[in-house]
Amino acid sequence: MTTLQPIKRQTLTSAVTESLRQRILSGEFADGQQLRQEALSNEYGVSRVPVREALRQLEAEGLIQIIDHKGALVSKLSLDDVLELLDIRAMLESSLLRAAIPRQTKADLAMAADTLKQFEIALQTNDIRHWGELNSRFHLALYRAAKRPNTLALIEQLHNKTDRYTRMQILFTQTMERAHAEHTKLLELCQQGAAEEAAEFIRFHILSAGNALESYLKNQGSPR
Amino acid sequence: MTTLQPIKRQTLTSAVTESLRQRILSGEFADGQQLRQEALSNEYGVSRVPVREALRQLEAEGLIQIIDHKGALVSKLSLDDVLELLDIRAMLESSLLRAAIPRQTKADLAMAADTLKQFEIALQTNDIRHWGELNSRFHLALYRAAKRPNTLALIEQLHNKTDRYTRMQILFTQTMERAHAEHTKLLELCQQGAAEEAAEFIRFHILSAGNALESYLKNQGSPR
DNA sequence: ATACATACAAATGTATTCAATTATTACGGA
DNA sequence: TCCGTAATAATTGAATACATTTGTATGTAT
Repeated sequence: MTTLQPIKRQTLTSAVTESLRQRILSGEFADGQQLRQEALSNEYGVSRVPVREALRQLEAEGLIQIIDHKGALVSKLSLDDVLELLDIRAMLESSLLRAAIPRQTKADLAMAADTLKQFEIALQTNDIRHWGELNSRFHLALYRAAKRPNTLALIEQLHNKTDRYTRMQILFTQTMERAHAEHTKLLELCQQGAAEEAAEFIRFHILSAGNALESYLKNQGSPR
Repeated sequence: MTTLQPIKRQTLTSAVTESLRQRILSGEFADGQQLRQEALSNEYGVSRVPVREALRQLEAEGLIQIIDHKGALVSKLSLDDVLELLDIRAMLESSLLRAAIPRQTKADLAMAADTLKQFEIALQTNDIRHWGELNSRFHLALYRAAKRPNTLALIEQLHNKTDRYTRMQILFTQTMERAHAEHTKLLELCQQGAAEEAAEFIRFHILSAGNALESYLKNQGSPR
């Protein structure tokens, strides 16, 4: 007998919420793009009701902005916004990793190592599509042992808001190799149980993404 | 001519959202209490649609939990949850205050001082009702100068999730005077421009609330 | 030609109605 | 009495219908 997966009897609202969240994160919907309720409901073959409820939830998550009687716009973050959010992430993730390392099991580390391998495959085929998801998986694997579900949820929320922009930076500046090297170093520090060094390094890792994004935008002259 | 207030043409959804949020924060709805859609819609004299949308939003804010086909429950946090959230707050608020102090204007400090006065009035009349709101106002006045809207919003969200519990601690342990004394000290440090001391002190201020709550619950024997 | 007002179209907001799921009660058998 | 089961009620989920608001186009006056 196979491990009886719990049948996921999703409601339409949650299904639509997840789908829209993914599509926003993937960049399918651009910054500032308007999401029309009827278009979405037609596309999904549902009424506008679950679509509206999904939009409400995504708004509270900060992924879109709803203006009364006008509609929902995909959130457009300024450079300052992104830098500020990365600052928060640096603080939270550094603290979380420091707490996690003494408690990481071999399984945790194996999980992270496995994700790193998938990274390499994606890197060789230049497959940027799953980069964001893999990135989340890697970091979450390292953090899980800290047993701080609320912090983890908060970090995931922040990830969701910043991923599009950091991915843009990675894509345009072709620094996937560097990011990968940093991930490898990070995993090594975890394996050595070097909590303090790892905490400091991940802080650097996150903030340097912000710096790279900043200098890229400054040079391109298309900052908002 | 009076300062033409923007006419607030609220939608029912946002009106209901705000009202429900307030009622949850005030403790009118207890931990784990179920919120029935029809009861609420009758009470407000609206249909269930705006109520449902409001609930979705509050769920994303973490104030309630929606279980498919079962309904919405007011979030019930364990002691560990509260301590974890206070930990995050300590980190964020300490960092934010450190950034704010060098930029605080006289107006900012006057605003904070004014809120402190209202605290004293509430303290003398033992009026605990507005404690949470005043507390938020005081802290936000101190933080505003940092010009970090995203951090501020995040902190407010965390406040919303923890306020009921810290207020319970204040109420039961009769430590309003102590909290007030700490606030006074905090304002003094800001007025002196002592960023580092203030940052460290607010960290202590927040974490000590957690400690007090913990020892209270441990002694009462009613921790969850 | 421009500015303004009006009429129409499109999108969102809300109420009502119907469908699916869950909780409760009543009943029957061991 | 206890347990399981069928029937029923209560509640939530979703679709449809209607109301309100906003955007656009047309027309008229200056």
